[in-house]
Amino acid sequence: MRKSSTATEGRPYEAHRERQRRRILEAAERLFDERGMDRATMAEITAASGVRASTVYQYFSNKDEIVWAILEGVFAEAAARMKAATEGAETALGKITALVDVMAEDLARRRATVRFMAQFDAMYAREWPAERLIAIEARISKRGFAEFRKLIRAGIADGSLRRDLDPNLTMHAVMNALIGAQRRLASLGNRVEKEYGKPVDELFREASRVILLGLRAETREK
Amino acid sequence: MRKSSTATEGRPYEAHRERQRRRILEAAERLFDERGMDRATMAEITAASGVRASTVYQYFSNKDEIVWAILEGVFAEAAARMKAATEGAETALGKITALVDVMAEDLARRRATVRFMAQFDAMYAREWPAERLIAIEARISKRGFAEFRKLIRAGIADGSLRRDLDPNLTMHAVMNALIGAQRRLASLGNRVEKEYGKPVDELFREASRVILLGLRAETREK
Amino acid sequence: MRKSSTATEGRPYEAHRERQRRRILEAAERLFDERGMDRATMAEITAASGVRASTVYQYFSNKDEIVWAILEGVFAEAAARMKAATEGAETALGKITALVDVMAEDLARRRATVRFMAQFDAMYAREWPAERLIAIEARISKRGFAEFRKLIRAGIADGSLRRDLDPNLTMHAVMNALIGAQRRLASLGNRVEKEYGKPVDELFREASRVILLGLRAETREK
Amino acid sequence: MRKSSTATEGRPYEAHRERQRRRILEAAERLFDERGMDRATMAEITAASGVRASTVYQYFSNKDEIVWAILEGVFAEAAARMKAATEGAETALGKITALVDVMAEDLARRRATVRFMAQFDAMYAREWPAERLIAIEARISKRGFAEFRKLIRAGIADGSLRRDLDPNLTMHAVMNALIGAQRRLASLGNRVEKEYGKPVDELFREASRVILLGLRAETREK
DNA sequence: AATGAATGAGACTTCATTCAT
DNA sequence: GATGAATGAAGTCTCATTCAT
Repeated sequence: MRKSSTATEGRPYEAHRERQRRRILEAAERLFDERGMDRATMAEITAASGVRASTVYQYFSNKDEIVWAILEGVFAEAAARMKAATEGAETALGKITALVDVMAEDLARRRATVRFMAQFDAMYAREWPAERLIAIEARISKRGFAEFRKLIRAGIADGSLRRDLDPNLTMHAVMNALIGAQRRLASLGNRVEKEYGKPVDELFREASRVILLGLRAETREK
Repeated sequence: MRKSSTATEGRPYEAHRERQRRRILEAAERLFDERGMDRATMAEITAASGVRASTVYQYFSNKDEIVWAILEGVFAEAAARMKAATEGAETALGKITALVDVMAEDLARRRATVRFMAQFDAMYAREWPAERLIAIEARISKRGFAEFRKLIRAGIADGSLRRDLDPNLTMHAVMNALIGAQRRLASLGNRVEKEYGKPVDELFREASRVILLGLRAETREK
Repeated sequence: MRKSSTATEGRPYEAHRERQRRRILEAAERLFDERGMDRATMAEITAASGVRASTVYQYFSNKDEIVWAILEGVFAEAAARMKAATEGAETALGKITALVDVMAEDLARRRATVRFMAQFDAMYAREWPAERLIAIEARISKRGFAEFRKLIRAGIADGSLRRDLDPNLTMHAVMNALIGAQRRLASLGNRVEKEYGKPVDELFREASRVILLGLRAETREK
Repeated sequence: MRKSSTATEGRPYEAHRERQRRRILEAAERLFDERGMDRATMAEITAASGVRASTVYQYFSNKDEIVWAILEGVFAEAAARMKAATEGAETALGKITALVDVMAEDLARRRATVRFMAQFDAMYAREWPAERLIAIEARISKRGFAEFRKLIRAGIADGSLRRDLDPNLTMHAVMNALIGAQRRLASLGNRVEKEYGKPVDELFREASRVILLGLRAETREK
C-alpha cells in the first residue's frame, strides 16, 4: 500500500542473495575438488561457506542442484574463452592451435576447474542425467561444437591440414584425446609434478604439439 | 597365490577359499563399474556374490582392499599384454604402434576394465594412497614404464621417430594422452556410440593415428 | 562343509528374530496410538523397543512397513474373531447381532487396536496406497465381506429382517455406521467417559440396539 | 469480529486484514483436507494463499491457531444450520429427522468440511487440548447439545419415539453413530463411490433410515 | 569358515518459526 | 503491515564394519 519502507528493498536483497549464492558455490566447488563430488558432504559445504545447513536449502534445493549450478558457470566461461580464442585465428590449424592453447592455459591456471569437469567423465558410465548436461551445453555453446566439426573440412580446403583426415571423425577423435589428456593431467597434477619435476601443462603442450604435427599438412619445402 | 599358510589345511580348503575370493572380486568389479566405486555398497557386492556380508570380511578386511585386489589383477594382466605386444616389434615406432593396438583392443573388448581404471584418474586428485598404486605398478611392471622412456631415444636412433622429440618428455606426454583418450572413451562409451553411431574404438584409433603421424620421422621421399 | 557348529543354528536365530520383531511392533503400536501414526518418530519407536535405530531397519525397511505389519496382524485377528462369532448364529439377524457383539467387545477390551484402525479412516481421504490395504483385506478375509452382503437377502428370507431393506445397500450402510461409531468412540474414549461417566462401549451397545431394532422384522403379535 | 483495536486505523485497513485472513484460511482449509492437517506445511499454505510465510504470522501466531480459526468457523456454521433445521419440526422424531437431513446434505455438498472435522476424531485420542474445542462448542452452540439430550424424553412424551429408549444414553449414542458414519463416509468418499458406484450420501441415508426406524414408536395400525 | 545380529556415525533434508528491515 | 533471510531442531534412512556363535 504505502511504499514507504519498501522503496530501497528490491536491490539490496538481490545483491545479498547473489553474494550468499556465490559463497556457497565457491565453498562447494573447492570441496568437490578436494574431496570429490560424492564424498563432499552438505555439512562440509555448509561449514566452509559459513552458512547454516538449512540456509543452504533456501538457495539450492539439492546437493545436485549445487553441482549443476557450478557446472553451468564453468561451461559458460569455457565456451566464452574458446570462442574468443578461435575468433582471432585464420586457418583451421590456427583455430585448433588456439583451442589447444586455451586448454593448456586452463590446465595451468584453472586446474581446479578442469579437475571438477574430470569428475564427470567417469560418471558418464553410470545412470546419470547426462541429458541435462547436454541441454546446458546446447544452451550455452549453441553452435560451438557444431562448428568444430567443420574445422577439418575447412583445414583441408585452406591447405593447413592433411588431406587424408576424416571430416566426420578426426576432429571428434582429437578433441576427445585433448580433453582426456587435459583432464587426466589436471587430476594427476601434483603427483606427477612431484615425481617428474615438470609442470603438467608442459606435458599437455608436448602431447598437443605431437597431435598438431600429426594434423598439419606435410610441409613441402624442408 | 602364495602357499605360505596353507600347510595346515588340505588342498580343498585352499581351492574353496580361492573360489570364494573370485566370486567376491567378480561381483565387486561388475558393481564398481555399474554403480561407481563410491556408490557401490558392500551390501550390493555381497548380494551379488552370494556371500554374506560378514563373510566378505574373512577375505578382505576392507572395501578398499577389494578395490586394491581388483586393481592388482587388472594391472598384472595389462602389463603382460603390453609386454607381449611390444616384444614382437622391431623399431620404436613399431613398439608404440603395438602398444596403441593393445589399448584400442582393450577399449573394444575390455571396456568395463578400462572404465574401472578410469575411476582412479579422478581419484588421484584426492587424499588417496597413490603410493600404494605406484608400488603395485612397480612390483608388476618393474621395468615396464622405465623402458617406455627409452623408446623415444631408441626411435630417434633407429630413424623411425622425429628427431625433435624430447626423450624425457614426449613419451610421457603421449602415453598420458592415449590413456586419457582411451579411458574417457570407455566411460562415455554407450552415450557416444548412441549419438554418433560409431564404436568408440574407432575414435580412439583415429586419435592414435594422428598421434603416430605426429611422432613419425618425416618420410624422406616426396 | 563341516556342520559342527552350525547344527543348532537355524531355530534359535529365528526365534530371536521373531521376538525382536514383536518388540518393535508392540512398541510401535503403542506409540502410534499414543502419539498418532504421523507424529510417532522412529527415534521414539527405537527408544521404546530397546533396539537401536539402525537395527530396526534390519527388520523393517520403512516406518511404513511397520504400519503395514501391524495392520496385517490386526486384520487377521479381527477376521478370525468375526468369523468365529458369526458361525454360531442361525438367523441373519443373529449373525449381525454376533458381529455387533464382537465389535462392542473390541471397543471395551482392545480399544487401542480400534483406535489404531481409526487413524486409517481419515487417511483414506489422502493420497495413500489404499490398494495395499484392500489387498491385505482380500488375502485375509477372502470371502468375509462378500458374505456380509448376502446377509440382508438371507435375513429377509428367514424372516428375521424387515422386508423393505435393500440387499445391495443396507448391509454396507449399517456396517459403515457401526464401524464409524465404534472407531469414533474408541478415539474419543477417555474424554467421553470422563465427561459422562459411562464406558463408551455402553454407548456403542445402545446405538447398536437401535440399529438392530431398525433392521428387525416387525414383531407380528402385539 | 470484535472491533476493539480498530479505532486507530481507518476502515480500509480492517477490510484488508479481513481479506488476507480469509485467503489464508481458505488455502489452509483446502490443504488440510487434501494433505491432512499434519502433513500440510506452512510453506504450502503460504504458497497457496499468495501471502509470504512471515506475513502469515502477523495473522496467526501458530499453525495451530489456523486450525482453531477454521474450526470455529465450521462450528458456527454447522450450529446455525442445525438450529434452523430443527426449529421447523414439531415432534422429536421430526427434529431428529431434520438433523439427519442436514447431515446428509453436508455429506453431499460440503464433504471437504466434513472431512476436515473427521480429522479431529482420531486426534482426540492424543494429547491435544480438547478442552479448547469443547470451549468453542460451548460458546457457539450454548444449549445446542443440551437440548438434544432432552429430545428423547420429549419424543417419548409426544409419542413419536419408542418408550424403551434411555433419555440419558440413546441420543448420545445415536448422534455418535451418525457423526461417525457421516465422517467416515466423507473420508472414504471417492474410494467407496468408485468401487460401488453409489454416492456416499445414499449410504448415509440408508443407515439413517434404519436408525430412525429403530427409534420410532411402533406403528400401531398395520 | 560362515554368518546373523547389531550398531555408531553420519548423510541429506524439512519445517515452523523468528528477526531485522 | 509486509517480507526476505536465517535457522534450530528434528526426522528418516544408509552403510561399513564388528562380534558372538
